[in-house]
Amino acid sequence: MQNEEDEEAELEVLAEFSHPVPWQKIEAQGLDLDYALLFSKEEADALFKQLEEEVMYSTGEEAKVQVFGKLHNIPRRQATYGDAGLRYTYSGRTHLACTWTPTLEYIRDAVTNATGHTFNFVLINRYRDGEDHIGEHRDDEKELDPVCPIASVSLGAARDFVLRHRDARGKRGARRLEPVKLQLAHGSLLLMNPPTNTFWYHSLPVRKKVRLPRINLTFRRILLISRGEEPANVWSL
DNA sequence: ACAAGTACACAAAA
DNA sequence: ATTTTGTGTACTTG
Ligand SMILES: [Mn+2]
Repeated sequence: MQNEEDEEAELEVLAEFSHPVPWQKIEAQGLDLDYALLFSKEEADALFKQLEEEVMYSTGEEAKVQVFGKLHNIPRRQATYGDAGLRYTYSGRTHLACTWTPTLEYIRDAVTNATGHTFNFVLINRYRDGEDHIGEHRDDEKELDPVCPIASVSLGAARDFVLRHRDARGKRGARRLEPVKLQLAHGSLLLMNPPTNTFWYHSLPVRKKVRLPRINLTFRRILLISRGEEPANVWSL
């Protein structure tokens, strides 16, 4: 009886992961996205609840940023998890990854099953409500594997996500390229494939009417730098 | 016509 | 050169 139950549970997992997710392809000049609903509402609800209990976010100085000479609280909460000992530098700060929690490993493996890509790191951003946001930026850190997509899992409140081509920014944008806007649903997965992050900035704008939190997990592959290696960009030193 | 929400250029210093 | 967020102003929507 025990065996039958185990087999049944395994088959359920296999069935879920072996069915190809119905992907939606979003393309523009230099932009390549894939969007899909990875988790059912019920499963996404459970994952959200578990993450709310498990994930520990940065506090104190780690949760502040200096811009234009003024210190601000970062308008969201951040956490970094990944393989033991991994470090990731962004926004001028180096973060040591916490080791994977069971829920994060489960989601990571679900993403791997759906995409065929493996990941050794996840940056978690929690937007408490529609006032929390992130400004336009690219994820173009040098330590990111350039051939691996960034896999963005959304849980909780649906939020708008906006991408703008780098040449369409500024008062006299060099090109007329319309922003690409999409809504990231509860349980969804968005793949940002190369070379998207070279040419397109993305942001999560304020949405005053949103009153519930959203957790975003961006799975990444970080290159392992062997000891004694020279920095890649000697010129900037 | 009003109010609320949204879009976005721009402000300095590292 | 690029990057961070908050703000003023202009615009849109109901
Ligand atoms: Mn990003």
